[in-house]
Amino acid sequence: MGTKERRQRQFAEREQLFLDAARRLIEENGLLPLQMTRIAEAAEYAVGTLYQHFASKEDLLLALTTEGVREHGALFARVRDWDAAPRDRVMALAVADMVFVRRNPQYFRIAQYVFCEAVWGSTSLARREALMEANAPLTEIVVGIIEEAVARGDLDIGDMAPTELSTGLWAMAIGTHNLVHAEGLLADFDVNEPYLLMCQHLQAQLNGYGWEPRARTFDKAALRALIARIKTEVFHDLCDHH
Amino acid sequence: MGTKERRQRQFAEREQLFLDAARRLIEENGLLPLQMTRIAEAAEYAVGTLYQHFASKEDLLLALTTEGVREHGALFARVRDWDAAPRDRVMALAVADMVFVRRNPQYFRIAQYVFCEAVWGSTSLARREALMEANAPLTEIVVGIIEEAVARGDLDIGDMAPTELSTGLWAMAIGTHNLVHAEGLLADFDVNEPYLLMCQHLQAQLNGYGWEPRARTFDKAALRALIARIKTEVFHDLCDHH
DNA sequence: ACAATTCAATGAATCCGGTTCATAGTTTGA
DNA sequence: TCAAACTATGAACCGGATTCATTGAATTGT
Repeated sequence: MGTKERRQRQFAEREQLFLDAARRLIEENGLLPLQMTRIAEAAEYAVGTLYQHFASKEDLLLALTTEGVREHGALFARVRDWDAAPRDRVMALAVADMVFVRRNPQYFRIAQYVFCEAVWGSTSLARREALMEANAPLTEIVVGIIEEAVARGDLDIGDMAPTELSTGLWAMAIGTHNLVHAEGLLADFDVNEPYLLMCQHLQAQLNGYGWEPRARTFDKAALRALIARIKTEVFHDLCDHH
Repeated sequence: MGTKERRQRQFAEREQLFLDAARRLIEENGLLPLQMTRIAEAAEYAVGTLYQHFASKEDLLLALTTEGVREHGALFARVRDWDAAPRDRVMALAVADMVFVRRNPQYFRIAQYVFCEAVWGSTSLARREALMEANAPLTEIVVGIIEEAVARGDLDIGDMAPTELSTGLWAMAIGTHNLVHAEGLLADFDVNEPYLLMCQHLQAQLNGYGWEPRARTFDKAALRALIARIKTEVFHDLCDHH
């Protein structure tokens, strides 16, 4: 009898219900006024039930982050499977970031919070491991593209390891998200298309690594064209057509 | 009679006392177990007195961040006044970051926490403004170096604004700090000198912008030499001699 | 010098929200 | 049908941030 299995399935479904409720509440009111009681209410369960799924509020937020990472990973997987030059695929990763941020406007706020020592420190091991696991494929995809570029001679990284090079790309991406989301800080700079700007910086960076074929630095038109191409070829179904 | 002035001075001194106590507690035990009561205890005052200075715990952490920004700014100011090529001065900013991080190992953790929406949203306007004010000079210094490079013909940024270019540098720096401090995430990559790596990425990035004189990408030895030179010429008194 | 008045420090009490757990209820298996 | 095993519930608990009525010290005016 599949009684156990049904239970497990129902349990998993309810967990999803909680996560969706939490996400919706955050979408509506932000992270600040998020309360466990409210999440339970919104999902029409008692607080105690909520706590059968998540050891703490931090744990729940971590789970939410992990879901985000998985979705992010799904976008990256499209890029991995896209048939194009490695360099264009790196740019496609950046576009994946843009698409992801648009679809999950709150994600980076939550993630930033979760990765704070103060918060990370009060999450459960199991959830942390789940996050790591969800994250591994992303790393692999980035490193895979770098290795392919090296293999086909587009890129010579000397004695640097592919993982080391990848940290430069991660840093640029994460740094941009941080600037964009750091309340107020970017205000001075008066940047209206931060992610286009990020792509320009990324192009420059890739040129700097000597990654062939070179892009003309600061050529916005060409960059826009490339982004448009990536959007149609890789993320057609996920982009508004404006 | 300077009775009012004395009061103000004493008030300011006590505020410093609180901040120092808080910093010490964080240094010792991390952000997680930080409690207002403990800070008050450590400074040998009552909690209520602490609350005459800081509207909330978040406010106190923001104040701590602001102090950090000021110290960071002092390091940047040395670079501004250093007589060297703009490109080397940009590298010196990165070294300033390294020196700063070494002297304030907890700073980025606190800052990361403070800039989270959930935390930022519960700080007082006055403190937020103080932070912005402390931050302004840093931006100016970076932009100033970029403008000088453009003026002397080392760098051609087309129709991009100097502030826009600066976001690329900020992103790389902030992103690196994030990676380094994000509990566990960098573990996989097995990077033992993350900030040297950051400098390599920065060199590549500057090359990518076409910033003269070019550096040989991936030339670690040359990079180490440059960093050593910057340390002696600019940060002599702040570096261990190992 | 003394009293009145202003101002600051205090810490016990309050409040808030995350977390627990004894209870009530439901499902399972014999 | 009934006992055993499991699950949901939400009122009570608890830790820690924040408040505020009280106390005491400094300042001012006479």
